Amino acid sequence: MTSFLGRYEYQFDERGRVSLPSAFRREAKEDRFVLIQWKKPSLTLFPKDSWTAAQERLLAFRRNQPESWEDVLGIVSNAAEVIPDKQGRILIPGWLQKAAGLENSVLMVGNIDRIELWDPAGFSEAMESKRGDFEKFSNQVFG
Amino acid sequence: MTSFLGRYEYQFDERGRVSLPSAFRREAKEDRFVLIQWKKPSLTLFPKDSWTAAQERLLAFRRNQPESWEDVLGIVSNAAEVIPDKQGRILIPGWLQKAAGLENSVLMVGNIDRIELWDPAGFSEAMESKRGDFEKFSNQVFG
DNA sequence: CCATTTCTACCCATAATTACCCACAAGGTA
DNA sequence: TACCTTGTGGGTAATTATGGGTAGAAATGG
Repeated sequence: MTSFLGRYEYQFDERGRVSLPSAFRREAKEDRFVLIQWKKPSLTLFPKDSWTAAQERLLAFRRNQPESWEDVLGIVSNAAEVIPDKQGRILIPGWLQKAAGLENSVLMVGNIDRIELWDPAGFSEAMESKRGDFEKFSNQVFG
Repeated sequence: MTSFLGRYEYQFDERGRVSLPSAFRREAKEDRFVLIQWKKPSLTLFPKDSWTAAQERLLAFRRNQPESWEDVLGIVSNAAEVIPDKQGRILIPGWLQKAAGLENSVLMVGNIDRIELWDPAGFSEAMESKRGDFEKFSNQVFG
């Protein structure tokens, strides 16, 4: 089972390329990913196979809730299939760079079955402000 | 499984040709498509095989709801089979250009199993005005 | 039925973008 | 030290978007 763990801050050059951490490349079986923004401001990088499962759920959602057609389109139209080059770098489309507020450097954060891409400052901010009271429940998980 | 993702804004010349994004051409197994307008103002480009499935449903609909005969006819008569040329461009019939308000440039938007063609301004407008409350449900899809 | 025009698909050309390739430096390991 | 992995930079070849010439197909009109 895949488990992306840890955080890595990398540069991304003026051509729009960022290295995918080698630990993450090893963890993913395939070298095909899908990059979307469904939870602002971060981007989410799914390995292709888990994207496929999400896509099934998206299709079902679109079919059963026609009023959310535009919402689904909004997400999908901002997505991109992404394949690392021979050096292990991915190319982030311009529209997603802007949507995520990425400049100069990207924080690649492992989140178990997916990878999240953050602007470094935005990430620490989110960690400070959005933390809940997990400690009440943590024993159910780790105890 | 096909998944058309992302957005690409291309010119279309005075002959009525637009490039199909190479990412979309790769994604479609076949190079035969059907272009219809069923949801104004956009046009929808179906790969031939998923059009076939839609066509079955259309036939069943026409049989079971004779009063919608003209609706079906209206859609089908405005449709066109479309095959990219050797440069990967498709030709949009004049009546569909007009129906979709296309001039100068076309936004080709991936929508999973199909491609939508929009006037760029019309698309951003639709995205701003028609957004629902998907964020309440997005966790069911991507979480 | 032939002549003329319109349309369409192929070809070539070019500029921009992208991906491949080599290079190098920093760090880790034997 | 020698060797390997990994992140980063940039040259170069391949791909891609776009424009337009041209020949053949299709439509139109005598």
